[in-house]
Amino acid sequence: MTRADVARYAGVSTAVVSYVLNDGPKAVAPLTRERVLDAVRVLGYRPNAAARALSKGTADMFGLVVHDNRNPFFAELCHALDQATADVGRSLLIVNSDRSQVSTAEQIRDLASRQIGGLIIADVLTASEQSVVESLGIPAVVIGQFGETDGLYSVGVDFARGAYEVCAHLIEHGYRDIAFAGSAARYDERERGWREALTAARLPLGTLVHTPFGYQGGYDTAMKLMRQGALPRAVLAASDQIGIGLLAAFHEHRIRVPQDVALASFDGTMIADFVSPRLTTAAQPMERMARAAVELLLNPDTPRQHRAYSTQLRIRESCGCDSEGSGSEGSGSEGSGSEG
Amino acid sequence: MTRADVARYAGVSTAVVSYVLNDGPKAVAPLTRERVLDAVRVLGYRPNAAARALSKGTADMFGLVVHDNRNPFFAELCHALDQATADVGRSLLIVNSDRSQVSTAEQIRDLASRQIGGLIIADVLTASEQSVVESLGIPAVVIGQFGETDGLYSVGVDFARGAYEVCAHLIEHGYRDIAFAGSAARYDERERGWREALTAARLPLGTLVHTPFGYQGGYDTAMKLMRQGALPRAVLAASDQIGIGLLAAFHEHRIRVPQDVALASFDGTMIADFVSPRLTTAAQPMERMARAAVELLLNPDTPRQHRAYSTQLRIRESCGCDSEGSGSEGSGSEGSGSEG
DNA sequence: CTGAAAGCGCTTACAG
DNA sequence: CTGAAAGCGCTTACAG
Repeated sequence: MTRADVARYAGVSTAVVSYVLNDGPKAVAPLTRERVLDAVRVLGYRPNAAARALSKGTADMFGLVVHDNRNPFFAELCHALDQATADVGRSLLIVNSDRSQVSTAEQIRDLASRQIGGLIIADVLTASEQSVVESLGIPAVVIGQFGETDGLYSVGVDFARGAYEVCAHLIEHGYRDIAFAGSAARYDERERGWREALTAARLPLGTLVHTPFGYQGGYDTAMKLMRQGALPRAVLAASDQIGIGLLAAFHEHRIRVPQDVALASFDGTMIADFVSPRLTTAAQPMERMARAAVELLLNPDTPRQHRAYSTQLRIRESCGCDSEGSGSEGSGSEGSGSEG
Repeated sequence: MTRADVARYAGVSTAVVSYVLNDGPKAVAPLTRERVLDAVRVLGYRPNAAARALSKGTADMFGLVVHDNRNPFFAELCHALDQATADVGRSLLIVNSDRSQVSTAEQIRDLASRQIGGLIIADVLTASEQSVVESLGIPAVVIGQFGETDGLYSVGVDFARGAYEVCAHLIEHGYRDIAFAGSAARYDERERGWREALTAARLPLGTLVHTPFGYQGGYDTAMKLMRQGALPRAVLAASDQIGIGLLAAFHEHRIRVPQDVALASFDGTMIADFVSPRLTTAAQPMERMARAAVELLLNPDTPRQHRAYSTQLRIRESCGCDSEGSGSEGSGSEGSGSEG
């Protein structure tokens, strides 16, 4: 039941039980160690995590704040984070911040009161929320968001470069009128990538639509584009979800993709490969990002830094490439992550 | 910092601080109470959850075991559970069980050692895993799975009836050759619903394909059906994901849905409304299920029971109904949950 | 209505 | 290499 039972069974003090279970801080004689391990096994003993957390001042848990875990990108990111944290013996306390009842700052304070040893934020923080995080004295990392976040660790991808690459691919198809559908919240680096790719190719800027992420945002964007009269020849969506929403609206109005309008998106979620046509997309390396985030939390003495990985261009059908064509998967650039 | 600071500031004992913070077990004079509350506010005090958990023997957390949170159905269920638990002041400790490294039993024991006050299982358990759960002495509820689970609470939908209803709808379209694509794991009640609907309509049983849930399972099923020669006139998929996989494969092979093959599925996830054609599906009331699960955990003295809610038929395009037709949403049966 | 004190199950200096 | 003991920050009988 408790470490006292184990100690009694093994004929040692409770301190010794701790020493062997934690591999320290004191050494234990091999034979004693075996006796303890045996007792643990026989008794089926499991340390009480709450007692441990109280004693150590920190629990073996990480907190994860995600805006909405239903979004496939974040769902996959959560999954990767679950694996990565489990791999280092931690658990994940997850909260969705898309809740009206409670403020995100409150949710973060609540996590802190649970003695989490690190905080992972898959969401964009307001300045005041960020200062709350900083005041906590808990290592924190922002994951999957735009650019660096001042005082905190952050890991993400090079959005501008990723968008540049997908856009360049659309340009290679000969499309000259390429629209962009992306976020208005903060400055979205993907928008810059789109801009730069068009500029580099001496093409005029296409239509720019700001829309919420998610299927509906994409759907609404398509409706807007259609109402405008002339459709763009191609559109770059800032997320797979937006891309899928576009697809739904276009299909509904008998607009063929890619024949009438070509499409490419961002994220590389699983569903992007199971819509018709399959979406060409810039994939984010979520497992690597998750592992990087966990690693940073585990080494809180590491200087503050932003880790940006490269996206991987997955060329499929929505851009106009032959569905049976060569290199339908991952033939794109696959640069190494520019870390540091 | 700690309740001692609050007590000092308010000029009371630490016990009194507890009394007001917990609304008991003793009454506190209104004025004293105000002084304490003030101190809490001024000092920005938050109780240490680990200490509380140690003292009470249970933490304000629920554990959630989900097979794979990336599956849209489970992603949405997790989201609903997050809301429902937050609404009662609890946090969710989530673990995915699709991990090769660690056994699910081990994951469950780990959750228990963290003093969770309840366990939610969105997964099918082996007999031995179930006995582990029972041995924990923690209220546990299985959610979203087939039928009842012996010793534990369970909440789900009436799979058979839901499948029956969707299948009946396909039959109303005049389709006579209706296949089923669903799980082989355990006896899937949806399969029974399909069987019964066909039988009731005096139709022969269509092709039965057992496949893993998920997009790929649906994709593979479609390939199998196509290889078999004559395609069924319609197929009932046991999940939206299977349905979407079917759709992808059919589209790839220029088979029109619903003209050549009609489709209907199960779950009612958001993505089902954003594929082309939009999927007709039997929607599970996830928010209600989540709230029911949480309520059961909160009242562990409630006798063991299975709560089955009705699905809601969402008629859209994949079944062959006109996309612009009347009642394109939720015109189906909407029975009240048969609880008890 | 309020308080002093024991106890929850760990960890970890401190002695030996 | 091992153990007795204090302490982590709460809760809650038990007295008053």
